[in-house]
Amino acid sequence: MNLLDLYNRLLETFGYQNWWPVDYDYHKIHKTDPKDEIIIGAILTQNTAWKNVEKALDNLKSKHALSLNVIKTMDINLLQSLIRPAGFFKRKSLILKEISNNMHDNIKRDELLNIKGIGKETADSILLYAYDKPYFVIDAYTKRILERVFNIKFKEYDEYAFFIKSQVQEDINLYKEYHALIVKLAKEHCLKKPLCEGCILKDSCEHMFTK
DNA sequence: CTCCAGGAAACAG
DNA sequence: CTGTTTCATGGA
Repeated sequence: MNLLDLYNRLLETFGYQNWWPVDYDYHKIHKTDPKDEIIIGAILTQNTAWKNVEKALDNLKSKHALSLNVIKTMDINLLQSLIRPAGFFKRKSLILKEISNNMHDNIKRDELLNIKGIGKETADSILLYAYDKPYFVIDAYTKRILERVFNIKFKEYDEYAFFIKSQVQEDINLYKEYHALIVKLAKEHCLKKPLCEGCILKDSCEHMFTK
């Protein structure tokens, strides 16, 4: 089994994940930019369960503040109270302020990485899901699954991205879907403490043979 | 109670 | 340059 086989198998099993989740109706009604929801969500979900991010996003919506333009001028204390459920709220409020002042539609990766609080994964999530740029998102799940399923381990973020991109065709929709499917598998079976029982990869996962 | 979640920066050695 | 700690909430 190679990386493309894994992708096809995950897709067959779980179907399209329809990432990134965006409330387009909200943005149509409030005349705000749907990309902002992806950018804000990408920051809020740093080391945080998505369930908690959803609460923060709902709070922002209730104040018509799911928008970088609104966040830019919003009182910092109010912002913190709205995003509190997503954790790290003091830090994240500063990151949101920073990005709301520096974001623009043809932003480059290096420029994103220069914003304090935006690391490689967050930058690539924004570039891929908000701007349809061909960056493969590498997160803790991706590393975990590569190591368990293929017994492959690197030191650097860029090594993971380079390797994966060398194994599949450059296709924006594949990049988007593959990452979403990896998250799905990681949440269903490939948890930190693996639930191999019932996992679709039971027959071909290196982890099953090496333990 | 402990552990973990769609990380990143600061800090220590 | 590599490993560890800090940041915080909420659910299992």
